[in-house]
Amino acid sequence: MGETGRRARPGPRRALSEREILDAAMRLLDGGGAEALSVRSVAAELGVAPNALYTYFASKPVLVRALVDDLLGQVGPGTLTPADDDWRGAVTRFALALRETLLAHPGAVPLLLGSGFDGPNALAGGEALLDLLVRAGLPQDTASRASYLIITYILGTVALDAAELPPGVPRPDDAARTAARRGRLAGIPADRFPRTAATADVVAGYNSTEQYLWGLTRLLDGILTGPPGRSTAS
Amino acid sequence: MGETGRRARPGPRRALSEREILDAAMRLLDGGGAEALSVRSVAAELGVAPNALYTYFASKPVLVRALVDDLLGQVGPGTLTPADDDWRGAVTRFALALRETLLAHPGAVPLLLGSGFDGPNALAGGEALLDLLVRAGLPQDTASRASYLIITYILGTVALDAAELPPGVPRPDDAARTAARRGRLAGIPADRFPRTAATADVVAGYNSTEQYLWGLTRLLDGILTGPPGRSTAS
DNA sequence: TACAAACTCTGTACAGCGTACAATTCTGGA
DNA sequence: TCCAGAATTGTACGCTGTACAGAGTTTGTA
Repeated sequence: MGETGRRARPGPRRALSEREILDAAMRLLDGGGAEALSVRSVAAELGVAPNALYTYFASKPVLVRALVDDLLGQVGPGTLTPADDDWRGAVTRFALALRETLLAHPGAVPLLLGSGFDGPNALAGGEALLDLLVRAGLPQDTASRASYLIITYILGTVALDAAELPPGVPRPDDAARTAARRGRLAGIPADRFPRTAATADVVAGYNSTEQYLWGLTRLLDGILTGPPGRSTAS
Repeated sequence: MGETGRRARPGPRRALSEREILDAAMRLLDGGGAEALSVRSVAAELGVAPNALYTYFASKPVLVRALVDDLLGQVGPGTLTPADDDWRGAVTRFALALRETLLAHPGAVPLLLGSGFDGPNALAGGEALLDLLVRAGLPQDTASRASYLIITYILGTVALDAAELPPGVPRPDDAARTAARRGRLAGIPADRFPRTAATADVVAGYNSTEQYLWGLTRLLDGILTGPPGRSTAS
């Protein structure tokens, strides 16, 4: 009955699975942020001794990497393979989906940035994005650079956004976020930061989906502006 | 002799200063990355009991915030106030200076992203960038959005870059970085990631200054492309 | 059917972490 | 001179990741 295909070795049956551990870890992460995720808390959540987890993951960093990559794998799989030729729409859908997935688990974002963006699912996402840009007609090298530019923008935005989301509570919607930020911005001294104070209404919306799309649009415009036949600019 | 202006209260003289503590902390950060920075290690570095530091900083997170903002304050102060009207050049200089400062202390980058981008020096930097864009002729709201877009790009790039820099050793130059990455990329399966494999030469240079400037150029192009008279695009 | 090898899990332990608390020492102002 | 207040230390608590030894369970093989 080798369910996984490779169960032909001695030893008692496993009481857990990687899946259960990752789910428990994500639950803790969502409930209390990155610092609520400890080997001991995960073990307690699963009713097991702390060191039992070392059967499944060699160390905490390894667990965290798996957790982060697992999360990246949850980005809608079909988001990047559109049938039509609306590549800007496809990139936009991908950017929205990736941001949404990450912001649904803000505690995972610092872990992602600390663990690196490698891992199979990260690679697969990069490949899919790159493939889309090439199929859109961009020269291969330009597409490669552009895909990194886009990833960079998404992760930078999400990082700044997640950094100010308190753990344990559901993310408020854009209007509430902006209103709260607007209130806080009322406290900044207009004599020392006149420009910032003058545009406080815009600054308050930095974390909104609308600003996110504004930036993405500028980005894609800029990518199209570049000399299409060359791989380097200026 | 009120040196700091506010020394008119009883108690023994302080054996340390915020400056010394921040310097020691940065030394440890540079030597061993974020996990080498502990209250106890900083105290040991200064030859003092761990809890002595609590006279100067209320908690470790407070210390880290101060450290990060102090680092941001080290970005060349004049970088953003050019006399000429070459605003793209000024933004580029700023982007290069900020990246250089952060990558000189890669261990600080995860701390920055975990602590948020507020703090006086972060605010001042944002104000200066915003001011530059407004003086460049961008409408106020567009300038505000653009400044966030630029910051987002810089921090995203730096985050991905710093995540793969090992702590304790000086950062190799671009050529060495790219060569090392190129070698590692040779190991990725071309059948599962054909596009990535095909552009491995470009991918290897993702962390280079050249790619950084390519992306920044696209970004600024895109900002200029947008409808200049309106504050929202779509 | 017995056994040895392989495997999973637990109990215990260690070094390190952030920091709270009480005691000690030092200082300037009244 | 004395006291109020500030700086520092020693001690301690609960937490962390994880190494190690042992016990229990399962398997293929003899």
